[in-house]
Amino acid sequence: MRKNQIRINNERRILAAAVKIFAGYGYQGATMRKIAEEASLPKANLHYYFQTKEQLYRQVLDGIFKDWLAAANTFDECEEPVEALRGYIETKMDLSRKRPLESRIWAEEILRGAPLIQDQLEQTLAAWLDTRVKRITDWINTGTIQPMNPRILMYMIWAVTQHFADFESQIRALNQQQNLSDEQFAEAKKQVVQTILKGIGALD
Amino acid sequence: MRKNQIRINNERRILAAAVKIFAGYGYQGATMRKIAEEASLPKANLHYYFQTKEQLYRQVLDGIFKDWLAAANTFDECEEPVEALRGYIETKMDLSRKRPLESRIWAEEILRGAPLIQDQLEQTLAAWLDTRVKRITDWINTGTIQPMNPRILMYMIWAVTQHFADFESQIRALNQQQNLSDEQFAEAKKQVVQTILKGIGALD
DNA sequence: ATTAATCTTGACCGTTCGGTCAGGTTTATT
DNA sequence: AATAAACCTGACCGAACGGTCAAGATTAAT
Repeated sequence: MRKNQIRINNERRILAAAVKIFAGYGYQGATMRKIAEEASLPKANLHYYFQTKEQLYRQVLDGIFKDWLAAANTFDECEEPVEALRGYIETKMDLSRKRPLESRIWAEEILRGAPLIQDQLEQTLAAWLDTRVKRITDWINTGTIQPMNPRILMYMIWAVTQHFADFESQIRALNQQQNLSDEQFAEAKKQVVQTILKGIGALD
Repeated sequence: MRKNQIRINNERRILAAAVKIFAGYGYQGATMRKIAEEASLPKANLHYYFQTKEQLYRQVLDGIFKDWLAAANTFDECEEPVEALRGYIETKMDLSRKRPLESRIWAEEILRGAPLIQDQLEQTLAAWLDTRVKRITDWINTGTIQPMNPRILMYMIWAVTQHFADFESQIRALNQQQNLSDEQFAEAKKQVVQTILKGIGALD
C-alpha cells in the first residue's frame, strides 16, 4: 500500500522545512509562508498535504517523540547500572548534538505548557519513565548504587543533555561566539557522564 | 527626581502583566491586547508607557537579567568550594521555584537564538562566568576539588536548576498531573546539590 | 483660577496571518 | 486514447496583529 512517490517526497520536504522554521521561530513565530519558502513550494501546496498549520506541527512533534523514545531504549540494553546510564546519557548527548532543532521544538512545546502533547506525556512517557524508575529502584535495593529518587535523576539527565541543544546560543556566546567544536563537545559529554555517575555513587 | 506615582504604578502593572503573558505564550504568541486585558488597561494605554511591544519585552528581559546576576552573586559569598557551590545551586533552585515565569521567558529568548540579549550574554554574562571559572580553577589547582572543565560544570548547574522551572509542565505530567509539592521540591533540591557536589569530588 | 503637562481611550489604519478555492496541469489507470 | 485521480497554484478572504491619533479627562504647577 505504498503512497505515491510524489506525495512521499513532498511531505518529507515540507516536514524538513517545518522543522527548521518551527525551531527557529517557535510555533507562533513560524508562518506557513516561511515554511513554504524553505521548502521551495507555493504556500497553497502545503495546505494540500497538511490541512492546517497545527496538523503540520503535530506531525513534526510526533516524529520528535518517536526519536525521543527510540533513544530512550538505549537504557535497557545493559544490565549494569553504570553501563546502562552511561549509554543512555551518551545517546541523549549525541541526539542533542545531531538534532538540536528537534530538541528546541520539544523544549518550546513544554515551555508553553505542552498544549498538544500533554496526553503523550501523561501516558506514553509516564509509562516509559515508570519502568525505568523500577529498574533503578532495583539497583538501589541491591546496593549497586546509593539510595536516591530515581525520577529526579532522570530529570537531571534530561536537563543536562538537552541543555546543550536548547541553550546552544547561550553556550556559543560564552565560548568566543563559536559553537562547541567536536573536541569540546566530546569533553562535555565525558564530563557529564562522569559527574552524574560519580554523583550517584556508581563510580569509585 | 521621583516619577509621578501614576506612571510608576502603571508601568509596574503593565510589566507584571507582560511577564505573565510573555511566559505563557512566548514573544510572538503574546499580543498587546492580551497584556492589556491582564493589566486591565486599554491597549492604547500600553503604548503610551511603552512605545512598542519590543521595548516592553526588552524591559521585561532586563529585569530578569538583573535577578539572574543578583542570584549569581551567592557564588562569591563563601570561601570553600562546597559551600559556595551549594549556596549557588540552592539559590538557583529557589529562583526556579519562586519565579518560574521569568525563567521561561529567558529560556525562550535563548531558544530563539537570543536575538535581543546577545550583547549582554557576550559581555556581562561572559565576564561574570570568566571570574567564576577562575575561582573554580583555583580550587582545582589547590586540590580542593578534582580536575574538570569549570565551564561545563556551570552549564550543568544552569541546566538542572532551570529545568525545574522551564520543564514544569513535563514534570507535572510525570507526577500524577500535580506540580511538585514543597516537600518534593525540597527533596529535588537536596538531591541536585548532593549529586553535583559528589559528582565533582567535593564530597567524600 | 488659569495654564501646562500628563494621562486616557475609542476608533481607526496598513499589514500579515492562516486558510480557501477554482481551474489548470500532470500522473496513473484502463 | 480516454478517463479518472492526484497534484499544483495565483488570487483572494476575513480576522487579528502592532501601532497611531485626536480629543477629552485628570493632575500638577503657577
